[in-house]
Amino acid sequence: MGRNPSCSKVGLNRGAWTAAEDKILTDYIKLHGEGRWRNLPKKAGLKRCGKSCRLRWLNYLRPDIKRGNITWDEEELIIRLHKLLGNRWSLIAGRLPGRTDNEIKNYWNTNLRRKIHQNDTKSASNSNNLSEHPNRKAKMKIGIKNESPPAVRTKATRCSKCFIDQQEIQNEHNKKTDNDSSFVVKDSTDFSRIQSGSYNEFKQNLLSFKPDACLDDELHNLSDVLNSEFWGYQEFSDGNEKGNKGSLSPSSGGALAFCDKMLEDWIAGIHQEAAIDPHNLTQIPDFGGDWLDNI
DNA sequence: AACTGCGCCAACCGCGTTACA
DNA sequence: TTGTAACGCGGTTGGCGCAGT
Repeated sequence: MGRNPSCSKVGLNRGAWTAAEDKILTDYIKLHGEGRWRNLPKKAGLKRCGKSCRLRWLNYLRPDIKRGNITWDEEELIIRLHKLLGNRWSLIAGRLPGRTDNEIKNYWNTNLRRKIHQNDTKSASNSNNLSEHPNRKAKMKIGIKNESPPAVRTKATRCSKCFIDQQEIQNEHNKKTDNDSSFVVKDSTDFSRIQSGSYNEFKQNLLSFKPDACLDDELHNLSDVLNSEFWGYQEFSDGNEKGNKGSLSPSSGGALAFCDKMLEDWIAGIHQEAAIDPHNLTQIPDFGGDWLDNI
């Protein structure tokens, strides 16, 4: 199909925004709210395309934008989330209140990527390799394209196909019967397809999972698990630590925690190891107790 | 002072997804 | 079901400013 770039129309302003334009846009949005970007410029009297207005508002004018340097805590979080999510800047930004995806992307590209890269290649001796030169302009000058880190999936995909229902798992666990090792995997497009069973069955069912479809919007729910009380289930896991393989008796709550953690690790592993073969269980990462500290 | 190289970041671009007629 | 407009995302670019020579 293809479409004409919405910002290519003649007569529209391009480049840096003026204070007057900012004021017009801010006033208009305060009055009419966000959205309907396409018609906004005409209605507000701006010689900009809607796309440009949207970007200006989201990345600069929005009142809840946090200005100033990225703090150490934020930097730490960005690094961890990037390791878990890859270049999913909007998702990462969603975990950093007041920061925009553009800001985080820029910060990563200008500060963190090099820092991480240096750490990773500290021991490598070929530091003069031009293809790893961090400077974009220097590389362009000599005709080297800026390589992105190996991305598993660069385009966002909404998840509407399947998810792990934490509540169901919790409910199952709360039954605390002989069968309380049950887990539930739901396909949200077909709620009748609820599967439950033992850990081994879970493992098998995991193979039929479509990881791509389980990422994106719902992934923040998985991330939330890290901070949630769900991890408190370790107290039911025969006294073993959460995620401890030793707690995987069929009747232990530890299996429940493990199932959840396994999924986390599994998805994270897919992001990190593009070559992982989901049909080979031995390739699923090992599940250490303090796995989060190691990402 | 003039020039050059580089880092930073706002803005742009292309394309995938979603919504809707 | 199909076509299209709108939206949103990630990659890329261009310009400004600073530091070094």
